[in-house]
Amino acid sequence: MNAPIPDARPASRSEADPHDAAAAGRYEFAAAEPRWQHRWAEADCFSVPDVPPADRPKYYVLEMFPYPSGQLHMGHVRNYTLGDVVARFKRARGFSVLHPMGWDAFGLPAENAARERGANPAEWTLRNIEIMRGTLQSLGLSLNWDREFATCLPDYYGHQQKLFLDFLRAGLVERREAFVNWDPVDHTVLANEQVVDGRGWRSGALIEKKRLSQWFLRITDFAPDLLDALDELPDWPERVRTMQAHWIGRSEGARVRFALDEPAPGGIGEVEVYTTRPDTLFGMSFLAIAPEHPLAAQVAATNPGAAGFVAECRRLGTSEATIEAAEKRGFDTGLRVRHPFIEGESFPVWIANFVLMEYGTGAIFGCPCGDQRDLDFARKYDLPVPVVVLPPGQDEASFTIGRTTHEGDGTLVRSGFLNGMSTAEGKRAAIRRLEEIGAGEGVTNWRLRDWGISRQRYWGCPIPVVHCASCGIVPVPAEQLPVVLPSDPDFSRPGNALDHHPTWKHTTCPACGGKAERETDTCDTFVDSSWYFARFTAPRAGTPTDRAAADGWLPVDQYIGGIEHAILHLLYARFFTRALHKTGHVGLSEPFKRLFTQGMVNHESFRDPADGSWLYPEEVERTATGATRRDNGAPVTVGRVEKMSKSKRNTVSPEAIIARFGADTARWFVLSDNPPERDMEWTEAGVSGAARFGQRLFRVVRAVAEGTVPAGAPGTAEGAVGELRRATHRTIAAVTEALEGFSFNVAVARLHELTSALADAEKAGAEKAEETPEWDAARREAALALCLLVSPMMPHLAEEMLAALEPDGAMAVQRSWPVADPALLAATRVTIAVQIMGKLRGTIEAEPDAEPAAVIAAAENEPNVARLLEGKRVVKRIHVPNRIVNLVVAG
RNA sequence: GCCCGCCUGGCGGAAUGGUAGACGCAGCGGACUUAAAAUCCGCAGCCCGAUGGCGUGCCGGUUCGAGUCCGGCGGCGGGCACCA
Repeated sequence: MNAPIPDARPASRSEADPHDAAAAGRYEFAAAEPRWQHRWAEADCFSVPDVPPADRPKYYVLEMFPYPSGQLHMGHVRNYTLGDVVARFKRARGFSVLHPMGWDAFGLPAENAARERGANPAEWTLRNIEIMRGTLQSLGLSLNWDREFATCLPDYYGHQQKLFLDFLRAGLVERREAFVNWDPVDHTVLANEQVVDGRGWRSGALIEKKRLSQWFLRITDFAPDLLDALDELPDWPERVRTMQAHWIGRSEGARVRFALDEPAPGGIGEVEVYTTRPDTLFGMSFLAIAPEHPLAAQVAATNPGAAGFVAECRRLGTSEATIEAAEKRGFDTGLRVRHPFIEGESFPVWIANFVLMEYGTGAIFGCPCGDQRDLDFARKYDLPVPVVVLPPGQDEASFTIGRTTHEGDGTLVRSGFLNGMSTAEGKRAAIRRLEEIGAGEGVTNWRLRDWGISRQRYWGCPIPVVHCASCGIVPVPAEQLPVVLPSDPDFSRPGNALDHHPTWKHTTCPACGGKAERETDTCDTFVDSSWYFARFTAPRAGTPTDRAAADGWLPVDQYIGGIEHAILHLLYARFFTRALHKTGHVGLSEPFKRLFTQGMVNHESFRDPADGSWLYPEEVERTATGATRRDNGAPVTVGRVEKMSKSKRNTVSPEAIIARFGADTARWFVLSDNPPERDMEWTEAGVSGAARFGQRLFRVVRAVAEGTVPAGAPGTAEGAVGELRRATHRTIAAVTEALEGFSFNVAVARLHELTSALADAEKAGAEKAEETPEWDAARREAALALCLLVSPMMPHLAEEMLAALEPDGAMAVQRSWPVADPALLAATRVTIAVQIMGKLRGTIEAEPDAEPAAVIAAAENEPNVARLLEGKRVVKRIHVPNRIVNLVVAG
């Protein structure tokens, strides 16, 4: 989940604004924010029952729960503010809103802290949770805190073990071998991020791929459904659905068997490849197998050169990015295969580092004409490059291939019985022939692989099985759950602390009662986050889910989190929900109805040019031309704006910002800066601007509150009163629309406008002494609308203003969202742009929806337009009502 | 390497294919103040003498009209299965 920014820098001391005390009549956030948080808690405003009430529609808002790194960062502030605006908005719109919070509490950082500082992972994690809960609460989030849980406690992971057993029984779990990154010095399995330039991050040893028996969840069983159901998620970002579709990667192709000229050592007689381009079989140049392919192992057993190459490939580790970015290299095994279509010809068998064992059959036929990677490989090793696909418009006699190939469709040439066919025809014909001669068949292939969940680590959910010498693998009976982690792990030596524990793994076999050992692998933490949204609906239930609660609240109506989770977490959660459905734990398959992915929070970075060290923002003074060090005035290099991180020292602590400016200011700034799906830049100026607006809004509303009490409801729509009222109602409509559409920055802009309009009205009223009841009522209407419209974004300030405006009224959190009066939304005049040949030449004023003929006539009579039309003939008149007239002229 | 995005004034950004730059930040000018802070008012894309020209990363296309749609290129970012 939300990745920690592992920054241990202490929050800078709270800096109270020195002007606060001096200037009377300012909004005092430091007193107001805790007061309102207390009032909300007292009134229990954010609790909902496990089964949603029938009297109103339900709405489940969820933000991706945080990893408790110990410090909240600005990315969290942004994420949880976005969710809180939605939660408060929907509540005001009459929904029963479930908005829970918890902790994604298992993971590597706790083990790292244990190794580096001798911390106990559980104690370290629970302490971090205490700290982060406090910061979250100071943000004034409308969370149902009664539902809080941490995945690292048996209350949660015990139920997860039950799910594992149910999945096992349902055939959704299996055990098989897979590769891990192995540190041969520390004797430890490493995560990809712990492998730096092919070496273990602690030992510095060259890592190797190592084969281990591991647990897998059969996500591939659901591949077709996971792909097809993407079409039923219209409220997910298009790009996330596209990324998932590519990840699942359905492809139509063929399996082709190539017989070896003479049997290889070990008796292997043929190699099976998968290809999506059977049409290009006549363009074959070589056959390539993955370094982990069984045939490669056989060759390596007798061929030292092959063994060396395979060993080298092992050092690339398991990361696909590393493997694919590496220079393409190969080793010629000396073996040759016969071609199913070409009598008497044979092709060399290479071991190649870019062939992935996990995809297809772990072997390919190399066709440089149809695949750029194959071409690169052929050029490097001087292998033939037969041309068999002629791109459209090319001539067979003259067409040649240089450094880049045409991977698209074309006409097949030099391809025997496929000659003259299109790519699509050729694929069908080639597959038909392969099937006739028994050399292969058409197949559907998936890129998606089963989900390996085994982790050789202590700090995770224990996998509830026992290994018995006589009975084999035996599931722990449900009544013996939870299998609880020992509280006293020893991290003084590398490796899996759970496996090293002196007593924990020794147990008796549930089947035969003999001596047995517990499984010491724990679950991938993605498992924990794959069903937490369901657990939130009934967090204290004695079973993993409570069907009435889960079926009542799910799906999550709005899920919000970082784009970095677009594939893995979201796909695993979709799969897990299907598995929960199959095992009867929930009644649906798609967990998240609507998804929003937010951008990152960035900040400028500073370095000292003297020694290149990074500097914290507090150490730097901005000047007109650049920046200097606060302590000695030396110049500072202003670096790029980039993702906040400990190493760049460009983090900003939410605690410090909240202490200095208040939660509402922090919230307002992260909402107002830019559209939430984009990366934002945290700036001091932006924060102080947000703080200034809060004070201005408070002044403007308080001025209304201190005015005379209105005699009645605002009835007029005339004159200045009408203008203000139209501004109010247009703002209500615009802000409502903006919040529905996640355009929070636009909502902010509209609220700035209404605030200015009300401030102007105040001044105008004062100057003209226009204290009529209608005028006063219109101002109150605007002020009330401002209170309610800002309340999802600056909830504390909204309460404070509303209490001033209506001392005996209900709290903002208890009120309904304002509704715009349609009669006050219509414009009284419209400005219509007049273009000639698409270029703006003037504007005219008109009644809304005026007669087209009259509008066009007025447009042609506009002085500048008329001048430019002189001597020209208007041949076409385009009129877009209330917007534009475009005149097309001839001559 | 592969997949997916993003690119608009000094800056963040706004804009159902219909007046590009709303709103804010920074800036400049003014008011208030002994002064400062705070606050309030005003100016402001670029070029130009102009009622003109140019302008939404770059090149091309579709359209009466393109920031918006299509094709190509460049730069930046996310993901790549054991970071979360």
